[in-house]
Amino acid sequence: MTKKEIASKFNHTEAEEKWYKFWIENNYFKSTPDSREPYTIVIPPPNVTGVLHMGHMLNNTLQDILIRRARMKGYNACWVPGTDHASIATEAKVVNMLKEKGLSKEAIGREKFLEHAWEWTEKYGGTILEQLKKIGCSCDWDRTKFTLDESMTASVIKVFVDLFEDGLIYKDFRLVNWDPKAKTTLSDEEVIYKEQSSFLYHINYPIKDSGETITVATTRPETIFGDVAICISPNDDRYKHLVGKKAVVPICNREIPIIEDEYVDPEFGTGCLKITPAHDENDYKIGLKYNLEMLDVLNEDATLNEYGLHYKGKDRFVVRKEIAKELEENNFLAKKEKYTNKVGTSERTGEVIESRLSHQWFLKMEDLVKPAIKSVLEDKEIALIPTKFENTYRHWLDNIRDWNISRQLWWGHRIPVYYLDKNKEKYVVAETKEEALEKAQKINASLTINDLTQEEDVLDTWFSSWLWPISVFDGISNPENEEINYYYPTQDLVTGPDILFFWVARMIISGYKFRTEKPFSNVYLTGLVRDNEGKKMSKQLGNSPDVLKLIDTYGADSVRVGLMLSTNAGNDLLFDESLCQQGKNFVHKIWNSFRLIKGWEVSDKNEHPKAKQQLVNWYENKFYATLEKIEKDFENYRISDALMNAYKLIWDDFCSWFLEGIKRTGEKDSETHKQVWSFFKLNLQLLHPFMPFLTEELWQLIKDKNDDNSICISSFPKNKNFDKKEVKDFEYIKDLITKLRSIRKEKNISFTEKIDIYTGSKKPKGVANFQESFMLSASIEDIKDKEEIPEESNHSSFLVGTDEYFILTANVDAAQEREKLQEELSYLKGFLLSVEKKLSNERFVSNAPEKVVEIEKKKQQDTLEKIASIEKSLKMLS
RNA sequence: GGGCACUUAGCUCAGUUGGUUCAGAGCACUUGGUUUACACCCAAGGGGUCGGGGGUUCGAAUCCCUCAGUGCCCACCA
Repeated sequence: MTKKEIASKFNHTEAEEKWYKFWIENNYFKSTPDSREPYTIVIPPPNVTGVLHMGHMLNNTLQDILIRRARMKGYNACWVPGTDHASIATEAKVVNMLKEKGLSKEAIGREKFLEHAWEWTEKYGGTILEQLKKIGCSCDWDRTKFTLDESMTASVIKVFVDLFEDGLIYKDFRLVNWDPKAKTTLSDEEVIYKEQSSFLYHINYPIKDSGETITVATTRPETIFGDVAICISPNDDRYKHLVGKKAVVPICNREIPIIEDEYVDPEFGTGCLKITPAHDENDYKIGLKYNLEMLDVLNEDATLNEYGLHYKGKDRFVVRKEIAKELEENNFLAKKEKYTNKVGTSERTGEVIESRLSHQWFLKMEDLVKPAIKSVLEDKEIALIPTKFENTYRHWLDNIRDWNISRQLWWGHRIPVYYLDKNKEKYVVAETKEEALEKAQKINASLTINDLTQEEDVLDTWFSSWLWPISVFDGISNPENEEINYYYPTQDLVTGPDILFFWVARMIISGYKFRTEKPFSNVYLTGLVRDNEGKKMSKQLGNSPDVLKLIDTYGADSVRVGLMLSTNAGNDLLFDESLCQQGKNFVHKIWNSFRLIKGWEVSDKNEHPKAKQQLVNWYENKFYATLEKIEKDFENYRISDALMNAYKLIWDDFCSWFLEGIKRTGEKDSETHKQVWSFFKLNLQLLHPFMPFLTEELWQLIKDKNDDNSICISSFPKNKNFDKKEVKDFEYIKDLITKLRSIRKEKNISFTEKIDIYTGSKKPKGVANFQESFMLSASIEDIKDKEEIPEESNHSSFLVGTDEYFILTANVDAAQEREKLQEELSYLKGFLLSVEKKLSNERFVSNAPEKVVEIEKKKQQDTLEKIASIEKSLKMLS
């Protein structure tokens, strides 16, 4: 390629399409077990109906960086993609779609409904995976899984049957969280408590055969139809005489007993609690304790049933208002006060949940949870990053309750329970209906397949995703297969802390239960993406930028860089579009550095060979020094720091110091060319995990026949010993050059005008080592002994570390110069004072470690030298 | 109500076991710059009592106490 053909700008749109296709065609992301060490990540499967948002972009970019780096480091890198059927969320969408067509799920029935759902899934299900390709994700797409796939379903069903046979799954009739909109139960984790301003209603209940009334306070007057008792505290003298009497429930005129129980707090409200066991967790417990009747007054859609009398069929919130009015009109309402309380809502539909009595399936957690606690908190087999989440993890597992795994939905894994009778009292659990029949016939030989009816409910979505790291390798149904033995346990899991319980903890539990081994070694928990005002990005708020549009505008690499620059594990990140611009600027910078080098012609002449060699030696050392830092950052999952270190290496060290330095050396021989290009390649390889498209494009432009066909399978730079002193000395040179530029600017001396500088007779080490490149970079004619400064001349001085430098200036403002020196002098004297104070403090000298005292002594020495030097200059000025 | 974090430059954040001239980075900002890599740029520069107060120590951004503010998680108070 000749100079003219190089585009002045990187065309990201073209490159992204071209190179992604190239990677796929060459199967670079494909993984099969071999003799190499595996490095495996399973994707947190996004909802099949999902579209890419900033959260996906964040955690999938992180995964891609980790997997690309591992691949380049020679691991057999395997990133398994897939999607989750998201039972309730997807079902809700399909229901809405049907509604628009004037259909309802009840009207069309289970089978037809599932047909629609599958249709929907096929139509939209691939969207999010296609979007992941746009951001560069290097997944092994041949492995794409869906939690409702046949093999995945088989795993779920087998697990259910096994757990049932272990006695860990049971059916129970109890109070559960009920979502009246989706008409299904929810697990405790799916209930989000939200603060709400409401009213506390004080309602008078007449006492039977007495003129007295007893007043209870409730936020839910519509549930009085379900009242079965009134409860007071045993220590409450106000009501003691009423215990054992009957109260009459207003409106429905039912008589209920007055009982006492420790649970009631006499301080709260009126000190009297109405007991509605079918609609409140605590009332339920009291109901069980005293064997009270459970009156369920609500339908499954939270309208009142026949117990609600004339309110029958009306919604609970409508009734709340109306009944308050009716109570008031009949003088039952003593008081209505404003009150703030927390109300449980459904995570998926947002609907206020009800506590509802129903038959559900539960998984016993008590024993299952034990290895999960031990492995993370005691044995440290699994690291949570950052570690602060260990507390949350511990708390949840310590207080875990049995997991309600059944859902009254259709979209999901249908529970493999087969009832033998109409009353659903007898049942068998089996993987297939045929097996179920065999089992059933052992109970009753006369049964036929038509007598069996399968449980209507499906399983909680998380009951399939908790198997994900195992089931994607078919490790449940086929526990000894090559894949599971090779890839499991996986290495890193990257996800948000919001699903630590839903998913991460349960995967750990299932890992030990079904594989007797952890599912992964490290869990990197990202923060939430917020906007620049600190608000959580969400569809509802409309503050989430369209990721695809961002990619279109800035390029995938730029958005990746922008996002990664501001992410540290566990902390939320405030996303601002200007970060993408920063990413784009970086892309542009790299592209242009390529254009510069490409433009250099090879020459026989070798001007300034020493300067070139110094720069080459330095950059090599600097590169490996930085690489060591970056590797450490990766070890600690400090991806943002790793990127920033690379960013500064490329922009400041490579472009501003190295290339600028080389540029000034004039003609470049072939050896220099070779070295510059080899550095450039190393830079690209270092950057590839962060910026896959740009680096591939450049790799293709510069690679030679010995290089790998794609950068993504080339080697990541390997740590190498480097000369620390060399790196440090050059930092000194940078400092010196910066100060020279500053003083030139101040004195109006052009940067290119060659000048002499004066310093001590013994040149500072840094200068000695980099003399030629320094003189070239700083436009220095000669470095002279300060004794040689002409007597009558004007000059300015400055310090680098403890070394003093002078340059001659045409017409120095002596007064100004003196003032500058004076200022510096007084600072140094003050500093000296504090150092000497320390050193004369006996307690410091005797208590502080020797090393620290030495350092102070050195400081003292250096400062004294500096002061002497400045005082001398001041004398010369006068 | 309980628990866990956090508060450092205009913004977003680093700051390892208290100790090098330790108060840092990136962005933003100010000033100057169009000699062919890049104005998506170059060069230089300004900017912070480390949330307030108290304590421990020879020495505190770092450890302890306290106050204030912010965020998250958990919890059945009608």
